[in-house]
This record gives sequence, structure tokens and C-alpha cells, in this order.
Amino acid sequence: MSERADVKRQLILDKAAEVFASKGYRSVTMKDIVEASGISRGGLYLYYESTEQVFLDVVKSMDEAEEQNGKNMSESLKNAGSAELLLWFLKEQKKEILKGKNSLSVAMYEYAFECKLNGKNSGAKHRFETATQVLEKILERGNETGEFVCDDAKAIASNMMYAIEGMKVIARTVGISEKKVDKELVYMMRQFMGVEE
Amino acid sequence: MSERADVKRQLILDKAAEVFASKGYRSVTMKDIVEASGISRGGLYLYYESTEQVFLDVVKSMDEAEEQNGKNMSESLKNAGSAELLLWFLKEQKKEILKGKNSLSVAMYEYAFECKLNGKNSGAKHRFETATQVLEKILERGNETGEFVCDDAKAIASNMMYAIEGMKVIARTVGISEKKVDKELVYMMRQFMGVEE
Amino acid sequence: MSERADVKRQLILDKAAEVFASKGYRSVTMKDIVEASGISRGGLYLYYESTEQVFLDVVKSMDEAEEQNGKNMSESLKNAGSAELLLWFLKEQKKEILKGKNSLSVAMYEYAFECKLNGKNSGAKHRFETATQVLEKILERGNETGEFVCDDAKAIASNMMYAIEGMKVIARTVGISEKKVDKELVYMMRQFMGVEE
Amino acid sequence: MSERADVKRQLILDKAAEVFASKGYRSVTMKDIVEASGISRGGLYLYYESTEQVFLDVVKSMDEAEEQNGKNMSESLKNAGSAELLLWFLKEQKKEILKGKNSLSVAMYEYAFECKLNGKNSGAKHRFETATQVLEKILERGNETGEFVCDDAKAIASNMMYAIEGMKVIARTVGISEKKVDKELVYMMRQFMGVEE
DNA sequence: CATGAATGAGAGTTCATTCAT
DNA sequence: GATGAATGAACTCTCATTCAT
Repeated sequence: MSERADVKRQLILDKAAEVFASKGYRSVTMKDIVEASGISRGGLYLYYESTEQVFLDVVKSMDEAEEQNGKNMSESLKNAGSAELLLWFLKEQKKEILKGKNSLSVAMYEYAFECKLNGKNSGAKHRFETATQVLEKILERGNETGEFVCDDAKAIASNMMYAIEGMKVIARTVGISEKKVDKELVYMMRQFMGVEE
Repeated sequence: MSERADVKRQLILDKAAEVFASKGYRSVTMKDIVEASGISRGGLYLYYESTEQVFLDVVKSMDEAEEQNGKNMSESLKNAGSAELLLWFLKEQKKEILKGKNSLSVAMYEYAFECKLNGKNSGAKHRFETATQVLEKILERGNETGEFVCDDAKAIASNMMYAIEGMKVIARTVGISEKKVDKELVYMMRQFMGVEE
Repeated sequence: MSERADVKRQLILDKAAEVFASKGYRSVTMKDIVEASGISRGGLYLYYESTEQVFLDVVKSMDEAEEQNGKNMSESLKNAGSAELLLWFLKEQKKEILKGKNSLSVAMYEYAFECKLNGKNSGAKHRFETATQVLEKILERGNETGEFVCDDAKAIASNMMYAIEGMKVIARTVGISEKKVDKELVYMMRQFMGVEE
Repeated sequence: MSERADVKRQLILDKAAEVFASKGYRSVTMKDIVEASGISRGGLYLYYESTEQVFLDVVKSMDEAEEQNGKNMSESLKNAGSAELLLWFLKEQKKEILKGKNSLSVAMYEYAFECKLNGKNSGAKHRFETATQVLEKILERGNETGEFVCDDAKAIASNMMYAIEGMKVIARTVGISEKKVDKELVYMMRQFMGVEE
């Protein structure tokens, strides 16, 4: 039973993720999810009672996958230098910025807006702060090993994450080219890489 | 006649702006606007045929007010130094970042997302690029007068605007304190202010 | 005053007639008439209180024109033979059958249906009976003068008018060619013309 | 499942047929059908998306019943003489002419008018032509067997059908008595029955 | 008289949610 | 558990009709 249920649940999540990726959060209806997943109208209600519940579960399962990916990475990068770690981190961020249509990010922004308007917690805070802390740690470690030169890793990490967030949202509203993203990332790295001016 | 219509139109816009500010873009219905503006169901359709039309007009009238504000400012700042100009610019950005509930920005993000998904133009591009250019001009002038030290005004302006955009969106999803905004702005100013380290 | 009113009234009727001709009766709204006649919404109500009133007046003015036309004809045909009269009559009927788009007949059918359903008088009866009597008179006279051979002019007239009515309605639902109409009319004339078989 | 749906569909059709019979085509709303069939507002949309769809299905199911009736008749009339067949045919036409209130014919005329105005096919053509051909066949056969005397069955059939169509539409706009219909039918039969004058 | 903005009743349509099978 | 037909609330939009100017 439980196994079967899990399979079904996963099917719903997969299809729902596609729907949220292509339509955002607000405009997705239970009907959309029902049709995309091929499940019955009533059947969906056995698992979820609203699009919000589905969305939260989609995000949760995505976060778990992400976390697993992070763990695998940190495993393989256990002995890596800070520069290498930073490169990996920025590559991930770049991917996220450029993901575009296939990504849940628009839906996540919409959801986060709504939660903010209603005083609910959307998890956006946690995600943003976690990423900032990871970057901060990398910078600190690089500073210790002498790979980077930064007296205030916290400030740099914070500044960079805001700029990255800005690129993310601009990518989804205005559009941004890969070249532009690269340029911005390189520019920001001057803050702590040996500047050969 | 035309005057009456303008008065009514303005009434609708004012009330609609409040609605969009408090509910975002997607979830606003014609009914919401009808109720907020105290107009009749059919009456609204004399002026606008969809929430999108209302929204676009709200934004347009807001942009015009903004532009007027900009003109007044540039008038009074005609002889101002670049540092002064910059301060004004950043103060405006800070206000925008912190505006929160009373602001249309969430609705504008939602609208821009939707336009991007559908390949329409939302005006977001124009707004972002214009602001970036203004900042760039200020920095260039400051560089010429010796008030600032920046060899690449374009890169700095771009980087700052992304960070500012990041703060804007973070303010609407995660929240941000005024102190934090100040800190970030000050940090970024180190890029071109004489750094007395 | 009264003169001006008449001019206005005529303007409304002319434009309304076009509307009824192209849209039938049921689907015409006051709005259609307002827009077609270029008169103001409220202005129309000064003259007519419903589409039905407008329609009835359109038909009335059309009937008057028709009647005038009939009078002119009978004037010029005062001394004509019965065969000549019959030809004129059938030519008129043929015109009516083939009028198609520019004609009020669809609207008149719709109106007559509605009146029948509601037990009201639509004038259709009067029009049909009058035409039948005219034909009957022509046949009778022709019989007297020896131009036609018919012992029962009433029966022939009745039969012909039903067939003509059938062609009219078939023309408006199925379509009919001029050739076909001619053929039918000629066929029916065999009933009282000397048949040279 | 499909059976249940069919039962429901039939219920809708039955009630809708009554509505169309009493109100014609144009003035029937989805609401009318909803109320007549006792179904819910949304429920109707599960089966039909417009009054036109409902109407077409009503007509289709009526046509099928008609066709079945025709088959049964031709079965029992397999060995019948042409005169007998003709009598059956005219009796059916007479019934159709006199059906009045309980009939869909007004709605069908309205629908056919609308289709003609919009260049769509309404099925009226097919129905009229089919009936004409049936009559023609009967006359031809009668001619062969010597029961009738007609050198041009096609012309007679055509003429009769127009007159019958005329009676149908006059019945719905002006009214017609059974006696009158009989008289007309008898009159027309003189064209090919041995005329004992 | 004439205007056209304004009203509100009502039709069309969609969708979250329930429930008998 | 699973299904999908059925419900009804809510929204969009149109029009006949009124009324202040």
C-alpha cells in the first residue's frame, strides 16, 4: 500500500513540477495537475488538498534532491582547495540563474511573494541564508589558506548573494545572457582574488 | 466630459493601485477592482476591459509620477556634485527596496514573470536598463570631477544594480532590515569612493 | 420640432433596417441599432422603447413603400392584360424570393415565429392573404378575358402562393438558384396557361 | 459508466427538446436548459459546451428516431402499392405541417437562418433534398405501375415539396387548418392522379 | 430634446471540492 | 483506496434601461 502510494505520489510530483515550471505558481489549478498527472480528480485529493500542498511537496522533494547533490559534491570535493570549491559554488549559481523555463524558480518567487503578503514562511529565507553561509565559509577557508584575500568574508558573501539573486530575478523578468552572467561573476571575484592591477 | 472621465479614471487607478499593492497581480479580479473603487460592475468595463489593462495604466501613471519626481529632482540638483547625486539615487533605491506593502513591486514582478513566460514585453527591461544607465552616468561624471575613483563605471553600475535588484526581491520574499540595506549600499560604495583602509 | 424628429426617426429606421437585414430579428440589440444609427443611447429611447418597436416601424415604413410601389404599378398597368399583370406579379415574387442578404425577410420570419409562439399578431397573415387575393384576382380576370384557362382560380392562387412561400424560405435556409425559381414558376403556370402538349 | 452518461445525456436532450420547441433556437440559454433538465450549472458543461451543441444533438437524435420510423414503415410497406406509399408520405408531411407547438421546426428554421447568414451548413439542405427524392421515387414507381400518370416526376415532386414547405412555414407564422392542408394536398394530387373531370 | 456615463440584472464559463459507486 | 460525475460558488462580460447634465 504505502509503496504503491509512494509511486503515485512521485508520479504526481513529477508531473506537477513540470506544470509549475511552465505556468508559475498562482495560475496552476488542481485541474492542471490532474490532467498532467493523468490521475483522477478525486484521487489527487487523497494525497493533497490544495495546489499549495502539492507545490510545497514538489519543492521539498526538489530540495532533498539538491541536498543529496550537495552531499555528493562535498564528498568529492572534500580535499579540494577553496578556489575549486568556489568555482563549483558559482557554477551552481550560474546554472540556477540561467535555468529559465525548466525551473521552478518563477513559481517559487510567486509563492514567496504570497507568503510574505500573508505573513507565512515560504522557506525562501532559509534557502537564501544557507547559500550565503556556504559562500561565506568558502571565502573564510580560502582566506585562511591564502588562496583569497578578504578581510570581511561575511560582507563579501552577502553582497555577492544579493547580486546573484538580482541576476536570478532579472533573468526571469528581463532576460540575461550567459556572457553577462560570467562577466558579473568574474567582476565580483575581484573583491577577493589577488587583484593584479 | 473628458474631464469627468479623467476624474473617474483616476479614482479607479488609485483604488486599483491599492488592490494590486495588497494582492499582487495574478490574484486580482475585476470584481476586486469594482468593489474597491465603488464603481458598478459594468461601469468598470467602460474604462478597462481586463485587469491587465487596469494594471498597465496604474503602472503607467505611476511611472509618469516617478518621472515627474525625477525631473524635479534633477532640477534642484542641477548644480549638485556627483556625490550628492549618487546619494539621491541610492536614497531612492533604498526607498524602493523598503517600500514593502504599499508598493506595486510584487505585482510588477508577477506581471513581468507572466510576460516573460508568454514572450510579451512588460516594461521591466526598460526600467532596469534606464536605472542602470543613470547610475553609470553619475559614476562617470564623478570620475571626471575626481569625486569618485572608478576605471569601469559601466561594470560598477551593472554590479550595483543587480545587487539592488537582489535586495528588492529579497525584501519581498524574505524581508530585509533598513540597517542591512544601508550596510550593503555602503559596502558597494567602497568600489569607487576613496577607500581609506 | 416634429420635422426634425421625423428626420431623426427616418435615419434610425434606415440604419436599423440594415441591421435587421444582416442579423435577423432576435440577435439584434438596442446597442446594435445605436451604433449603426450613430444616435445616442438615450436618444434612441426617446423614439423607441425596444427593438420590437423599432422593427415594427421598419416593417411599417417598408410596407408603405411597397404599397406605394404597388399603386404606381397598378396605375401603369391599368389597361394591361391579365398575362402582363401576372408577369409583373410573379416578377415581384421572384425578386422577393431571391433578395437574400439585403432583405428583411429572415427577420420577418423570426419575428412571425415569435409572435406565433406568444399568440401575438405579426402582420404575416395579412401580407400572405393579401398577396394570395391579388393573384386570385389576376387569374379570375384572365379567365374572364380568355387569356387563362382556370376553373378554380382560388385553388390555383392558394397552391401557387404556398409554393412561392416555400421557395422563399428555402432560399433563406438552403439556397436556391434563379434558374430553379424560373423553372418552378413556369411549371406552375401550366395549370392555367393553354397547355400545348 | 458510459451507460450512465448516456442516460443523463438523454435526459438533457429530452428536456432541451421541450425548451427548443417552446422557445425556438435563438432565445434559449444554457440557463434555460440547466433549469429544465434539473442538472447543475457546471454539470451541463460536462456534456455540451453551448446551446448550439445541445441543439445539434437534439436534432440528430430526432433525425435518428425519424429514420428508424422510416425504416419500420418501409418494412411494413415493402409490398405496398405506390398509391399507398404516397399516402403514407403525405400523411407524414401533413403531420409535420400541423405539429405546431410540440415541434422543433421553428427552432430549426431559426438555426437554418443563422447558419445561412454565417455560411455554415445546417442540415436543412440535406433534409429537404432527401424528402424530395423520396417523393420523386414514389411518383416514378407509380408511373411505371400505371397507378399515376406523370411524365415528369422530378418536376412534380419539386413543386409539391415547395408547396409543402410553404405550408410548414405558414403554419408556424400565420397558422393553417387541417382542412386547408388536406385541400392543398388533394389539389396537388390532381397533377398525377387520373383526373376524372 | 439630446447625450452618454452609470447601473445592475443575468448569461456564460471555470474550477475546487464532494461523494456515490 | 480510486474514480470521475456532479455540484455550486465565483468570475467575466454584455446589455437594456435610467438619469444627471
